[in-house]
Formats: sequence, C-alpha cells, structure tokens
Amino acid sequence: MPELPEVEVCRRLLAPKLVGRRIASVRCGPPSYFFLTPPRRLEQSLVGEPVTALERQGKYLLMALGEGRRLLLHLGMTGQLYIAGARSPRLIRRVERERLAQGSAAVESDPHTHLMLEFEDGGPGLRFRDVRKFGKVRLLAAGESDSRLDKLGRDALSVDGELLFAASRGRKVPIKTLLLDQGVLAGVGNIYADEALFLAGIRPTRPARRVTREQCARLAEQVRRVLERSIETGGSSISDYIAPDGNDGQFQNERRVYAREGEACGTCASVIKRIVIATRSSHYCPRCQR
DNA sequence: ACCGCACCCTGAGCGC
DNA sequence: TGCGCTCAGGGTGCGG
Repeated sequence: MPELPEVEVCRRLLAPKLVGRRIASVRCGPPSYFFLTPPRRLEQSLVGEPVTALERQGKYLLMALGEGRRLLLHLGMTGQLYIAGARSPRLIRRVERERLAQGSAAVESDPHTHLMLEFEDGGPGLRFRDVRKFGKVRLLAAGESDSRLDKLGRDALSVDGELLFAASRGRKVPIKTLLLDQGVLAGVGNIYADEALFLAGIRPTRPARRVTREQCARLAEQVRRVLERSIETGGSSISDYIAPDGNDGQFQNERRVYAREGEACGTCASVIKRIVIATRSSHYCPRCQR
C-alpha cells in the first residue's frame, strides 16, 4: 500500500531514469476506472512529449512534460511503477508464477499493466501495473489543475505540531482519522499512521480535540521521523509495492505495531491489539499508548 | 461543518 | 479439490 515514502522512493529512483528523455510511443490497456484521461487520448497526446521533471505531492506523482503539461499518477493500493526489464515475483501473476515454477514457457502478456511508455532513445520504457485499478492516471493541460491536488494539506514530511494542534481543535474524530485526512496532512496512510502513533505514545482512538499541544508536537515529530526512515530503507513492501528497479523496500522489517496483532510489543512486551477505526484496521500497544 | 459508510477492484486465505 | 465468502484499504461521494 503505497504511502508517501513509497511514492517518494519511486520519484527518486525514476527521476534520473526519465528526466531528459522524450516519449516515442504509448500503449494502454482497455478503458477502465483507472483512466481519468481516456487511454486513446493518452496514446495520441503523450507522443513526442519530453519528460522535464518528476515531482511528488502527497501520494501523487506529477510528471512534468513540455510547455506546462503534466501527467498525474497515483499508485492507489496496488500500483507498481517500474522500468521495463525489472524483475520481481510481485510483478508476475500467481498462475504464471506457478507455471514458470513447473518449467513451462513464457509468461503471457499481463492484463494488469495499464500504461506502457517507450522513449525515443530506445532505452527501457516505463510500466504502470495495478492489479486492483485503484490507481489513477490523468493528463493535465498547461495551467490545468486537479481537484485532488487542490485539496491536499501540508506535505507530511514538513508537518509541525502547531499544524496538527490547530487542525485537531474541535474535532471529535479519533486522532488516527485526522492523520489519514489528506486535506490536513498529505501522504500519511494506514501503516505510517499506526507507526507514528505508537512512537508518540498516543492511542489511535483518542479524540483529536483531546490531544494536547505537547502530544501534537511529539506526534508531528514522529510522523516526520517514521516517513524519513522509511524512505531511507526503500519503503514498505508488504503486499504489492516494489521500487522502480524491482527491489523490495525494507521498512516492513522495522514495523513496531502495523500487522503485528498478537505479537509482543518491542518496548514493554504487552500484546499488540488490532481494532477498526473508520473502517481501517488499526494496531497499537495498550500499555505504551494511552 | 462534520462524520460514518458504501463503493470502485482483484487476489489471498479460510471454512466447509 | 474446489467453491464461495470475507478481507485488504486509498480515495470519492453521498446521506444524515
């Protein structure tokens, strides 16, 4: 489940491989929920475009093209953005993994790869694969905006306690729900919300308005720390996520609570609990988090 | 304004 | 062995 660190790792690894190249051809999968811009239009409009930069806003990637045009990309839950030729078991459907293991021949064309870009220099292209199609791709004209981007709050890497404190006043929702609100903080998802709350010693169910100024400061610091640490380790590869080179991230090995229900807390050895908050599974240590 | 919830999608894992 | 059910959750949109 790609959150800010996974998207940022993608950006850092892809930028040097894409910026300065010019798109030669585009192939798309069939129209679907995934395409905000119809695939036929992408196939026509992207040809000849130079890639001039790769930027990130929250969990969105923006590929800057010629004359102010931009390609908006979102990885959703299962999105994989990678350089053609990268290898990873996560890129192969299970039926085909089994067929390969039995020594059978080539892998069939993959129905989950929705966007393929090739470049004029003839080097390896870009692939966007997304099993569940919760990802998004949209071509933005020069000066055109996207309501999703307009609604984003402060980038989570630069959050401070005062911002959290101000945003949480008068809010009855659990503090975790506030962390997940992209309009307040852009980039935090389920994994890092749970991890930051653990590191700050705050129970995820605590009503936002009852989190003190001091706790907000601690929480903001831990949000930044956990995101930065995850970026350093290449992000979390828990279900589908891979880096653009096909490698797994390593942050899942440093999780303290996420998906550790029933295990012993690394700090106090209490049993990690799992509850549901706003339809998201949430994990915390009942002793370390009050 | 705020908040809870249904929905979009597919594959893994489980019980029978 | 295989079928059908539930769950996973980022983001949008709707109803109360």
